[in-house]
Amino acid sequence: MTRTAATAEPMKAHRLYLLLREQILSGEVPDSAKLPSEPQLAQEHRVSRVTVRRALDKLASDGMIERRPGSGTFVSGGQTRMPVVADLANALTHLVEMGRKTGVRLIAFSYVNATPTLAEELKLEPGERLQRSIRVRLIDGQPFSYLVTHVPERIGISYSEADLASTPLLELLERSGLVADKAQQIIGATLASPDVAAALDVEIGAALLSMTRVVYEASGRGIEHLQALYRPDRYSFHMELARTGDHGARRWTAADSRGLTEANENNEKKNARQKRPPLKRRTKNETGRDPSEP
Amino acid sequence: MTRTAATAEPMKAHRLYLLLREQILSGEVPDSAKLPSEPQLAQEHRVSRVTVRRALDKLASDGMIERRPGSGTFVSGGQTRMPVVADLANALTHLVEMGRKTGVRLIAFSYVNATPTLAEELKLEPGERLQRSIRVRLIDGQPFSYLVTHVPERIGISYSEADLASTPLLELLERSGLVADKAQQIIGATLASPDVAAALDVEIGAALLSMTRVVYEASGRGIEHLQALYRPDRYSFHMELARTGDHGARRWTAADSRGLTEANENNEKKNARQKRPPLKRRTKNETGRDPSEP
DNA sequence: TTTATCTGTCCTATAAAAGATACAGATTTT
DNA sequence: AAAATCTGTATCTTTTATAGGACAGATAAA
Repeated sequence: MTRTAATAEPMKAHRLYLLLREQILSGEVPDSAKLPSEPQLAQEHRVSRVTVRRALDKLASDGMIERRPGSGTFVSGGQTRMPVVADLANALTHLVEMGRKTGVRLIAFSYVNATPTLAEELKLEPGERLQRSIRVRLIDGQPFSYLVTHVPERIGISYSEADLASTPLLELLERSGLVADKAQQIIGATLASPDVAAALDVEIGAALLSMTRVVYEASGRGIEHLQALYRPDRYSFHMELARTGDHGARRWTAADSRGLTEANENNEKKNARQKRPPLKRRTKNETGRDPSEP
Repeated sequence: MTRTAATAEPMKAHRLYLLLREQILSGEVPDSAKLPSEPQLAQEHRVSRVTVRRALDKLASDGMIERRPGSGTFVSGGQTRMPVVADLANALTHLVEMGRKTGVRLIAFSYVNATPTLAEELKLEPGERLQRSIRVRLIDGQPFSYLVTHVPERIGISYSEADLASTPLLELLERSGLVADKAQQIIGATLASPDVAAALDVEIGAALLSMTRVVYEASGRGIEHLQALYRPDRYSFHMELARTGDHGARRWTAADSRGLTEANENNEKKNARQKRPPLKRRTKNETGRDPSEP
């Protein structure tokens, strides 16, 4: 009786929306192609036409499809996907070379005790103090990655909170005399949690690229643990492989990986066209407690 | 009046489930740790206890948590995440070396006309005939990847449909005298569509790792276009990076990438324990037409 | 023992998502 | 011109996720 609802979003409709959106952006459904008819979609996805309709409504309001009564639904042109970044190992290294404006927003900064997992991965004593920071990287003003980093306290104190907002962490670490020697990366995928979704300006439940990287110095001790989440529409890993060895062993090596997917200029326009309000900004307020609540 | 419902899944409950699941698998919540109490979780996430309960129910049926009345809810041991595969370039190459049983299930096989996007990526004439095959790879009987490959027809005829179900495509291509020279990979993330979800035995809307690979022969013509979708809980990309160059240039190269995340033997047990029915098997029936339908 | 804090059940109420259906208006096809 | 096939709309019903309680039994702490 006290409080009523919060948000509550459609479910099947929303999923279908995300799905179709993916197919369009990924080029799976070619530009200007005709989508299956509403009844057809309804049947294929085993939902009612009403639901299909809701999904299409959303797509239409994003400007991604065009609906012609009596004729059908068509993909609007210029949805070429994968607009932005790429690279394998050095991540953003050459972004700057390309003259794109990147930025960092520091979201959280604190000291915590290492969880068992963290300690193990960093090869530290469990319970050791770590400096934790959460940052969001922007490209041309648009967020594309959400970074949670853990650095041993003794190392972390060598730079200030402000430094973090301006300088890449690895550079900060090197300034303090540490030498990164090797690193390990694991790439996977996850769904966007509410916090991350808000920070990256995507919907909850969207697919995100995830990367976990642990950097070690020559002694073998871990000096940085990074958990990164990327918007796949703005960032993806890109690599060129060249064949090495003889025929028997099908073996490839990563060739130069600086091939960037060139930016799609249509994107600015597209993003402008699309209304993106329905996300409650809750970036910093991690508990999510609504002050207006009793 | 004909047909009634399909499935309809909770929303907040499901989200919470995914969230907690993530936290557990990622080690954010340590093994055997006590979760916050149900009322606490309810308050933190601003949902009712009923909802929390549903999420926990699901976790419990996955065998991930243990509930002790009067005491609390605890994380079951051995949830070390990222159980299965890994590697950067050669993907499955050393799986066999490790003695794990892999299998392939051929789901579809046909000839189609190249879509504009496909033609462009393969550097072919638009509209050229392509052989399309959809396969699902299994490891120890469990599906972990969904592969859609397109090969120019003239090349595709050199092997049979049956070959596909037993031999890696690249090997088939090489047998027919082609030499793969370079390849390009893009790694991203997507949501599972109904088809893929069914084939990979995940829920619709789950996060998947996606990889697009185009293989070219020395002449520059594309000989294989692969669109792969991976279950992130069973497969992830793994790479070791070593520092090269001098201090100024923070540059890394992919070192030997054969480091596999060793398999977690608990997994068999876990998967066995978990009931996995709620997915309508529709693997081959691509249209989704239900035969029981009028 | 008493008290506080858990989980396990059961119930009711409400809001809203999803389904089912019918029909009008636009196109395209035959 | 007629038929088939679209999208656009509107109404009505069913289903169900969620909220908000109340209460019993188990467990741990005081």
